[in-house]
Amino acid sequence: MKDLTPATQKFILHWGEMGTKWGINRTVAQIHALLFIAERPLHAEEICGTLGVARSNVSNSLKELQNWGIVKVTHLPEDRRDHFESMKDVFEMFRVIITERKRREIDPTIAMLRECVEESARETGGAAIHTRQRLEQLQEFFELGVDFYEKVNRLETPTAVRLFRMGDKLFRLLGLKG
Amino acid sequence: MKDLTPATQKFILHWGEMGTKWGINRTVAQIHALLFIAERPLHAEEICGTLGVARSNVSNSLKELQNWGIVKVTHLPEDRRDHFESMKDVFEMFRVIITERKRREIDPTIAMLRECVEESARETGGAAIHTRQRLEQLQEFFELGVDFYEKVNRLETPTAVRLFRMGDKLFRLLGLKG
DNA sequence: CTCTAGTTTCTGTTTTTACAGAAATACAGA
DNA sequence: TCTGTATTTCTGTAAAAACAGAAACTAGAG
Repeated sequence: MKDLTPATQKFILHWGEMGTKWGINRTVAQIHALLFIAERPLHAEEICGTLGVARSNVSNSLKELQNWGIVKVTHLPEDRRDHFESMKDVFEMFRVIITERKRREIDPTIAMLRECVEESARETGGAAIHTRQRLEQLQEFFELGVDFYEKVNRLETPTAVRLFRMGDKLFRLLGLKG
Repeated sequence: MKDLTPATQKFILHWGEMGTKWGINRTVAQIHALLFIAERPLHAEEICGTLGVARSNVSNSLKELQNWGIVKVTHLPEDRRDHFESMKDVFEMFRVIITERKRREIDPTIAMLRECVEESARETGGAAIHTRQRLEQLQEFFELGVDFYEKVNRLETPTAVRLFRMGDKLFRLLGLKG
């Protein structure tokens, strides 16, 4: 890892590890960390050099990050090369990531649960009833999560932040002591 | 996969895939799915037979699930064998999972960010200042998340559910139209 | 103390994933 | 059209993870 301060290095390595624990490829996460920290858009060759990974690996990882929607290509005047830039607003960035994971993983899971519930409703016997109930509870939980997500997602960032910061007021609204 | 209805099979397979996308071993997730659906505690041998995986694999996966805190051992009268049972309350179960992921991954990340911020505060130059600011934003975001988690976590399940269900009232509280 | 059923740990194999380097492709400017 | 630069795709290899089966260990029952 060339030309990076110790703090930056530590951050990039940790972010890579975090990635793996959440099902994100280590290199993808490291490149994301680098672009997030970078003061200006970087081109692929710089990323190779800095992180010491192969050009092809960088290319594929950048494409992956673009699919996630958190990295964009830009072009600088006088330079033909693609330059890459990460979203910088942390809240917006996670909003995008969560939206994407919902689309890829949660929505299909809810669809699957719905199908399984239907299927087990057609099946006979006590076991099938029991199965259906369990699956329905799971479905209900995911749908609750999605509903909440959608509500929060409609808010402007500063409003959403206020919501998450809100302490006692929230609890009073719920008619409870915290 | 023996002795399972088509719906149950579909669920277990999907849950296994979901697992891998979130950094959970496929077999671990499948066993969890099976225990979640099961009407009664199962012993290791039954799990082997049903899912068709090796005894050792089941043993390790069960230990993993116990470490997560979502599967418990029970003993039946007249039977020396350990029997395993998943938590059944979905909301509680995810509460446990989230708590554990926070402990394992989020807390260390916040600690790392704190260290990096300190470190880059000691470093000199414009780049270090820029780095520190980015890391501080990230840290702030994670701390916001943790605060919110802790607040919600203090609530009884039904109250928390009410919070997530709450629609317009919430927005009015925030002084906004949804 | 010994036997037996149960469980965990260890070791080697298989499978999957990540990765580097080469080859192929695209593309702007001369 | 040709040429040099940038990018992507392809292919084989290396590393990591998952896994099965055997061996080792544990603990009741007799």
